[in-house]
Amino acid sequence: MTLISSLADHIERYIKALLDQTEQRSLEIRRVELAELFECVPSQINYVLKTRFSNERGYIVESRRGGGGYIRIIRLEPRHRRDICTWIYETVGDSIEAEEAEGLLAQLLDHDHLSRKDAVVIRSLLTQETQGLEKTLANRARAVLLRSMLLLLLHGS
Amino acid sequence: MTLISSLADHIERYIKALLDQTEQRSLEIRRVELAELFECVPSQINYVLKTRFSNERGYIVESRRGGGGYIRIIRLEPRHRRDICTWIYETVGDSIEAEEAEGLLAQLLDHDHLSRKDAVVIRSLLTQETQGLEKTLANRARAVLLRSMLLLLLHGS
DNA sequence: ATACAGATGGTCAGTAAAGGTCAAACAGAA
DNA sequence: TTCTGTTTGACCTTTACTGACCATCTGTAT
Repeated sequence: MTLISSLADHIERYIKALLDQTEQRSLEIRRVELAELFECVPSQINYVLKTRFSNERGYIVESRRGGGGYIRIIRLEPRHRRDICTWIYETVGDSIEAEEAEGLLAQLLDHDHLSRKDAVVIRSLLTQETQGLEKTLANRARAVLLRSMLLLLLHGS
Repeated sequence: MTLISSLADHIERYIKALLDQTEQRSLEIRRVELAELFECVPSQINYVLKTRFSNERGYIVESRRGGGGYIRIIRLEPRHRRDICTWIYETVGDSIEAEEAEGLLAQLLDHDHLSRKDAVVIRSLLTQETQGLEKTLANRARAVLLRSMLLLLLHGS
């Protein structure tokens, strides 16, 4: 992973480690406590949740305010191997934004359906082949490419 | 080419030395730091990356802006594999006919750079994604797809 | 019930900290 | 000269982080 890390990266890793460690599907935290642990303002936690634990990336975040408030982070269940192709077709569709594509890759990575190396190559090729294209066109090209590359890899093993 | 090595050459050698030295296949740098080290403007680093660490040469460069930003340089494959990648870039080009593509696949199969199964999937995807397109367009789409899929397989584990 | 207080978390806009782009100037070789 | 590759700097985009202010929940006193 990254050697150079921002605070947000550290918090992200910490939360993911907790999720892995507890073998639970979900995890509850108190915003202030996490903020104190990392010596930052509480809103930093929201930033991390928003950017790293989005729905796109396969997480659901629930929370409650007031006394006894909490933030619950839920990692969505990985798809079964068999269903993944269908899911990819649905998610990618005819057109996909760069951010959505990244979310999809992140999710596949999270659940070990994709190697880090393959993800890196896919990202690079997507960027390379869509740069300079007009947005609508880029989104279509990205969809075709992403779909093909993922299906190719999944059919392989 | 200048007799005396240009600054860009020095930076290139420095980065390659770091890659060799660390035995890693990737390396992270901070653009400003490298620029300070070589006493040049930061954009000089971009120039070096663009001209010396391109995809065609077997490297992938990822980066992130903002606080805690970085540039990651990944060396994908040893020399001979990189040569194959270069050859693929040249052979496929911007546009490729179906028969040419088939010839390329056959050659890669012959030399065991491609499994039979992968070839089957690639053929299927190429057909599926280009059918119905006007010929010129189909040839372009085929080129982009073929290139991406082959490079992905060759770079992957 | 109502009202208030304390305890949480949420939002948003502003600032800072990276890296990216592009075109013009420059330098060497043919 | 002319062509190609190098170097620079002004300006742009993205990401991270903070803090002031807002919304919501619980509990308790009236």
